Amino acid sequence: MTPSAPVPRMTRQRREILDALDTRDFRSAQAWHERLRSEGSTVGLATVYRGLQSLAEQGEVDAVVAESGETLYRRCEAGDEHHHHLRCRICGRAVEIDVPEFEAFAHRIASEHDYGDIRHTIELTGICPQCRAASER
Amino acid sequence: MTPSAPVPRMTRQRREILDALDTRDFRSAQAWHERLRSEGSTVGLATVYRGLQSLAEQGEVDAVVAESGETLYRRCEAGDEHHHHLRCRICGRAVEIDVPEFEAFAHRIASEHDYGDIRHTIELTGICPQCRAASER
DNA sequence: GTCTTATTGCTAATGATTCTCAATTGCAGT
DNA sequence: ACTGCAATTGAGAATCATTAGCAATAAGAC
Ligand SMILES: [Mn+2]
Ligand SMILES: [Mn+2]
Ligand SMILES: [Zn+2]
Ligand SMILES: [Zn+2]
Repeated sequence: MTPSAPVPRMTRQRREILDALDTRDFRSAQAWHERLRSEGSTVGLATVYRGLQSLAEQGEVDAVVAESGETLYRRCEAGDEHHHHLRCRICGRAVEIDVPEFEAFAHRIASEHDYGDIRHTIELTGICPQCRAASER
Repeated sequence: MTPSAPVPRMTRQRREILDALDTRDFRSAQAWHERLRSEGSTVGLATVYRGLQSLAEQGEVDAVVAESGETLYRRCEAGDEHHHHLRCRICGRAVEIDVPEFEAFAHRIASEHDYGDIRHTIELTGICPQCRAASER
């Protein structure tokens, strides 16, 4: 069995990170760090990375890998239900969506090709109305 | 208008890269580079990166961003038709799949939320039968 | 063949994320 | 409240994939 990770302690930094994660936007660890700093926090960058990662493991935050390869995080609004996102490529604003039909489809395709331990990624990206308006002058 | 990219020249390196791309496997630029070197080619790493990228733009090769963030490439077996993949997380072997219902769904969801310039990513990953057998002793 | 300019291959940047490690601090137990 | 100790933190160094810079080559048009 896995050496069971230790119970996370509630530190000032962890609380600050949690508090910062209040918007609907997906942002990079560095962006969250800057936001925290600009609001007076003295939390370190490495700590933000660690915090976001552990929160993601707990399901408290969602993490997606952008096309650039960098990981973006935001607080998860859904509970434990499996879901996906429609995210703005410019500002990160996202809404959660679910694709019920897909889950079944994925497993069917997988077993047809005899692939096991299936996992899937579905991400819709676009430009949100605000950003669209902004770019049109 | 775009300064229209120059017509790609058929160099020895480009031909070698194309020739190497014969398997069904997705591999990183570095992996393709190693393979080329091990087969006697003297092509440089940067050239492999450049070649794969330009081939991807032409639609000759598919590129996917793995969860690790690194980009994987393989020659595209489909024509121009839009498609997705079921890929082995261990060896990269992949089959092309299409998800017809999804394209429509994506646009419906997008317009419901008033997002424009929609783009989507769907990747199924799993462990292929060979790799599964290998890991079970 | 000559000429123009894309391409190549080093090597040195970048940039995001991770690692190291000494200093700090939750917090369980008393 | 006081101790003990493992978990956590923060700065900076280290990784690692990918790019950029640039002088040397080499397609391909004429
Ligand atoms: Mn979510
Ligand atoms: Mn393909
Ligand atoms: Zn936006
Ligand atoms: Zn495999």
